[in-house]
Amino acid sequence: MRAADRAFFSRPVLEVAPELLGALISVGGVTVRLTEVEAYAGTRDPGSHAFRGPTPRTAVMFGPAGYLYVYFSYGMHWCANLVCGPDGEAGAVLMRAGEVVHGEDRARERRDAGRARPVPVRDLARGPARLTASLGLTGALDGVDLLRTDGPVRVEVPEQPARDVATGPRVGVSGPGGDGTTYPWRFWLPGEPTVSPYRAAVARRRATRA
DNA sequence: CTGCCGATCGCCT
DNA sequence: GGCGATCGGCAGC
Repeated sequence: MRAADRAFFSRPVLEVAPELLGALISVGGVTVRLTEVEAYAGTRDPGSHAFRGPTPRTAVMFGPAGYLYVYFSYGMHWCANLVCGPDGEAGAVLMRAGEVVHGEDRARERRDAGRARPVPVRDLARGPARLTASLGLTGALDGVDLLRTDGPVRVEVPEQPARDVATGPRVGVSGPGGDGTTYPWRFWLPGEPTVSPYRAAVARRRATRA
């Protein structure tokens, strides 16, 4: 693992997204290892929040890479993206799912709250809103710099990108490209039990590296 | 495992 | 007025 730097995030989002698989995201003593992400390519991508140009909500996406974009979903959940791409691209990678590898107790305080039974360990961060809940990410952290070593969010990426990466349609994206044939920009680690269950796509494997 | 449904709100038409 | 980059509970196989 190595600390991500600005250059890592500043490459085209479709290049960065699969390389974030296996990355470690740490917030407040909880660490999640990413197993599933989705790429959103900015103003040229009908599925992206940035498609219709900047709004107060999406302002962070239009800034430099290496910042956190957090948005409020369905009136009750938070979802978090890592802003990626060269200046002006408004690209972002949605963190869809991961494995809690550190701080399970603290993640459980938030995930088990109000529930009769503990959440199965693999479900702690299995889904974009579950992942933010486990990490304690909310709109309060929208726009934070991911590269400040004294900041609230730390990102470490693998020295070597994952060799085996599956791709498929993005989840919950409809309209042009919604069938995934035009924008098969969901990336996950095949065989990982923490990959999110909703509308699971048929896996199509591809080698990212020889 | 799958499918249906309600919760709840910001942004769109 | 409608629809999400969602989730949890419940029913049914």
